[in-house]
Formats: sequence, C-alpha cells, structure tokens
Amino acid sequence: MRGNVFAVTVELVVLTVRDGRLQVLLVRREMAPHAGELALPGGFVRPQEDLLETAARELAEGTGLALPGHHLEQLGSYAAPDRDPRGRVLGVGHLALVPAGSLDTTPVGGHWSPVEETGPLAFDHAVILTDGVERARAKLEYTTLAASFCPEPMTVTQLRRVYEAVWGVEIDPRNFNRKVTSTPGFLLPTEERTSSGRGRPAQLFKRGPATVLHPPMLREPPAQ
Amino acid sequence: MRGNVFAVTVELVVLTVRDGRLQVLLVRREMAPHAGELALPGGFVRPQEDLLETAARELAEGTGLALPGHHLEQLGSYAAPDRDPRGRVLGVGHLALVPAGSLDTTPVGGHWSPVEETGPLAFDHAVILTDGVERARAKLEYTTLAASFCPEPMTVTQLRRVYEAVWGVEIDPRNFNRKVTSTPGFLLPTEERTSSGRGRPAQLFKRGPATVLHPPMLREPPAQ
DNA sequence: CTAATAGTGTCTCTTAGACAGTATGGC
DNA sequence: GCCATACTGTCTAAGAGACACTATTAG
Repeated sequence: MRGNVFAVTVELVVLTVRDGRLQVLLVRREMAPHAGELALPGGFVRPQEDLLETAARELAEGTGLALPGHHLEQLGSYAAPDRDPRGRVLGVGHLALVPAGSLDTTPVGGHWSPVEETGPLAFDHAVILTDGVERARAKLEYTTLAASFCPEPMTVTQLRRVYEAVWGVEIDPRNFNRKVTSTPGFLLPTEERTSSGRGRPAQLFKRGPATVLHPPMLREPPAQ
Repeated sequence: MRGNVFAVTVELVVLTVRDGRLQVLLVRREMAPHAGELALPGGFVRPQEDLLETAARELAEGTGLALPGHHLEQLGSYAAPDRDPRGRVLGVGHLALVPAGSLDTTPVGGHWSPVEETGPLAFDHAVILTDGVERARAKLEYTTLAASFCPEPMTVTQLRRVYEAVWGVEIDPRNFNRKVTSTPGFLLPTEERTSSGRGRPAQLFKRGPATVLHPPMLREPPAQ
C-alpha cells in the first residue's frame, strides 16, 4: 500500500460543570514524551477498535463512566507532521459531557480544571481543548445538549446554571423558564419536587426526546 | 511506539450547485480495491503534509481549483476496522464548496452527480457524502457560507437559488431579499448591475466579511 | 414575621412569513 | 403594448428581552 504510516490515538475533552464553572478532566503524563506535563486523557486505537469504541473505553478507564448515558462525539483529527516527537501520530479529538456529581471522587489519575485556567498542555492538546469547548458552547445554542451536563432528575435552575457556566453569561430566570418549558420534548415534567434547599421546592424534570432546539437559544447579544 | 499502524487518506466531498441542484464531484476508481466503482476523490497523506494540505492538493489535482478562494474544512474521520480490505486505513473526510461556473469543463477524471442520485459508492464513501451534505445544509443556517457557492459578483437571486437547491425548498424572494440585505456584512453592494437577462437588471454584490448569521436563517418549518 | 428560591403574567420590540404593489429591462 | 424579473411596502403572528408580581419553603 502506498502512503505514509501513522499511529492513531484518541484524545478526550471531558467537560462538566462544577462550582458554577465549566471544567475539563486533565491527567499528568507519566511517560515520555512530555512526561510530567498535563494532558488530555487518551490512548492508542487498538487493532479491532473503531474510533468511538476507543473513546468509550478511554472514558471508562479514566472516569469509570460507561456509555450509554453520556454524550460522546467526535471533534476532528489533528495530524500536523511535528505534533508528536515519536513520529507521525494522528490524534482524533472527542468531546464527552458528564453530569455534575457523577464523579464525586476524584477520577483515577486525573483532576478537574476550569477551562480558562488550564496552563500549557502537552502536544497540541490546548488546541483540541479549545475546539472542544467551542463545540460545546455552539451546541448549547441549537440542541438540547445542556441537559447532558445535569444529573437526572434536574430542576430548571440547574439547567440554567449550565448555560451560564458554559457561556459565561447571566440569563434571566423567568425568560429561561418560559423558553425551556415551552419547547416540546426538551424537559419532561415529573410529579416530584426538591426536598432540601432554602426556598420554594422546585419541580423535577427528566431529559426529553428532543435533540434539536427550534428556534435555537442564541447566546450572542444583538451584535452591533 | 505502542499501538496499531494505519494508513491515512483524505476524502473530498466537493459540492456545487448546477442546474438548480446540489451536485457532488465523483471519480471512477481505476485501481483495486473497488476498481470501476464510483468514489469520492482523495488520496494518501504524504510524509510531510498536514491534513488540510493534502485536501487542498487533491482538490487542485481533481478540479484545478486552488486555495485560497474556496471553502475547505474537515468533516471528520472514519476508521471502522473493515472499511478497507487492504488493512487499517483511516479516512479523513473534507468538505469543499465551489462556485457554479468555475468548472465549466468537466473536471479531469471526474463528473458531477446530483447528491440524491448517486448510486452506491466505494468503501464507506456514501456515509462520508451524507455527512458532508448534512454539514453543508446545517451551515447555511447560521453562517454566510452560501455565498461560497456563488461566483463573484453575484445577485440576490443567485444566492437564493443556492439555498433552494441545497435545502430543496422554495423561498419567498421578497422576504429573502430583505433578510440578506439587512444582515450587515453578508453582501456588499456594488454599483454594477446585470446586463443580460430578460427582466429588470439586478444589482450585483460581493461577499462581505461576515461569517456568522445573527439571527440565523432557519430551514425547518415550525415543526408540529 | 423575613429571607430565599420557584414560578407566572404582561408589555414591548424585533423578526419571520404572507402577501400586494411598483420599477425596469427585453421583445 | 406584453412579459419577465427585480425590488419595496404592509400587515400579522411569534418569540426574545425586560420587567412586576405571586407562591412556597426554612428559619
């Protein structure tokens, strides 16, 4: 067969919302190259694996979270000739969204870091992280993906906190409530309500079958 | 280095609008595997090339079109273990949009086919084609990418025909005109007008600097 | 009672969609 | 004149943003 020969890895951008901020799962590399530096979790694709299988396996190994039940999608591939000193390595970035609270214990060998406070990362992982964060921000606009950041069941306020954390903006609670509850299939009401908490108990919802938002929820102010 | 070894190819979904229909550039394979079958243009990534460089080179070889001036973006990677009988080959799909009329001569070794009328394609190229078409359809909603399908300068009607062909819908010319001319930076008016044609001459526009549409142009009817 | 959070209602402004009507060319 | 295409104007309905207000809990 003609052509150059590559090793292929999968890199994971695992995002969650903790303490009101968008955070990413990072690991410290134990082996060369870039030993001791922070990096995205990931690893080599095995002989009989498809890309999504590798990503799901790495997610399970790194966080203990299993599919289905968590959002996982491919971001894109990165193959600059000099991105890995060992030779030509093509990295396929993936985006995973996990609900807050599903990883109360610190994940094995990794830790959470606010996406705006990650220092330099190994390889080109900073670029992959930027692309993953932007993908997540964009998808909140026109899909119901924000619910993937929330445990089930959830309150409308929890969902709104996700939008505020991911976009870094404040959203009017009343207009937000009207928007999400009037979008068919976004949130399915249950009969239950929150029990703890200081104020009036909130109604609990489950994720609905809708995947796209029509019309979308736009984040940018009417740009001048 | 651990891990499996891959060959890496770039596959191109080159789209244009001809005769009021969305069409894709296909080539007939000369060599095994899948000799004689229709396929997307593409080829192996060379030792010192990045993915976008390979895609630009293949686009130039297959169509004679050179970057910059044409839209080219990565779609995603396809790496099912059995997608190529020669062994493990990872294919990176790319989407290219070329203006109608920039390829009046039939491209070397290829031909245009309406996207709804392509028969079976070699490898998993039908999947890549579907993903590319859906990406193009989605991007028309919230970007100014439709202008990449038009030669410069263009009329508002030409731009509307692009939306109608890509989405397969009819759009009210008057509302469309109001929408695109009131979006800052989408179309830049010129002093020129069309000379040939049967009716009133139309004003000619150039592509503006805007890349995103705020608010977007939604394609789906208020779904019930 | 007060504080805190949840949820509803109302008004305005913008914009999409559905039309009618006018303008300017070729023939 | 006629026809074709380009372009403008007007009305209506839907949704976003900006508020005031009510509801239900803990203390």
